[in-house]
Amino acid sequence: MSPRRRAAAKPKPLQNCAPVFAALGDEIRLTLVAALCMGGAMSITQLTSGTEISRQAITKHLGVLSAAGLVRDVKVGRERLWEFEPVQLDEARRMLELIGRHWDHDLAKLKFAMENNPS
Amino acid sequence: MSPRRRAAAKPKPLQNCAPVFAALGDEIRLTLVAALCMGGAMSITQLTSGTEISRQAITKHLGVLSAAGLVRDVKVGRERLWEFEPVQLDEARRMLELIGRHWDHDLAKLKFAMENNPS
DNA sequence: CACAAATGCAACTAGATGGTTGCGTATAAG
DNA sequence: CTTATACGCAACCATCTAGTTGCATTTGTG
Repeated sequence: MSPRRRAAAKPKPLQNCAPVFAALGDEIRLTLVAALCMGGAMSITQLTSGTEISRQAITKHLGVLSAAGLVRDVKVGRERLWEFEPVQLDEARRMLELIGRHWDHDLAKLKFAMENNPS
Repeated sequence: MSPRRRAAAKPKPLQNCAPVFAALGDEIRLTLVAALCMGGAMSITQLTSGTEISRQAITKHLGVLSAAGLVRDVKVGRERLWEFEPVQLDEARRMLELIGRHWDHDLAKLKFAMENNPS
């Protein structure tokens, strides 16, 4: 099968990364992602220590990040280690680059139109 | 004055761009930003046409984007034109690049440690 | 002036979100 | 075995969010 060779299921990449932005749109979750990036895999209690909120709240935030595909977890003994998963964040970064690039292009078009049609 | 020459007021850039991500974390708002980037300045009714929701809902979404510094508005006659404001989005993109870069660095360290200390 | 178009403002509702507390369960350690 | 640690699950609550409807206000047009 496989009637189309590529880009068969990506008509609107905006839909894909809106949940990723929503997951990043919280200061605590952004701090968690940054901590996992720089500190490697960490357990829930490690991530909770240093914050002002409870362990269960951190667990919920990790669940949101996991649902967005930004983190993964592995069970090690009685602990549950969480680690960063860069794929979705890369996708989101590319989306922002794409938007910025389109804006530059439109600005160039606008400048050209104004210079060649000043009336 | 100015005891440090640079980076005096940016101890935690995470706090700055979390609201930007929150504003981008909605499919409709992401579509609005993309439309304003590629279509230039547009009025509320222009942005409303083609969607399934009401004009007031679009107005609220534009208010959220404006509060995050992602769009600006100018009054022209009886219309209110909205245009893209790239500063905050660039900041958010740089934040994602920073996080990804730190992750790469950590992964490199991990790889180095595993190769040189396999036990 | 009369009218239509574009927008603003306020009240209201259903559902999502972020947080808590309490208790139960699995696993490592003494 | 007993205990402490790390975590899961569920109920509960306050607030925010996204959307609606209804009506008032500004502005261009005939």
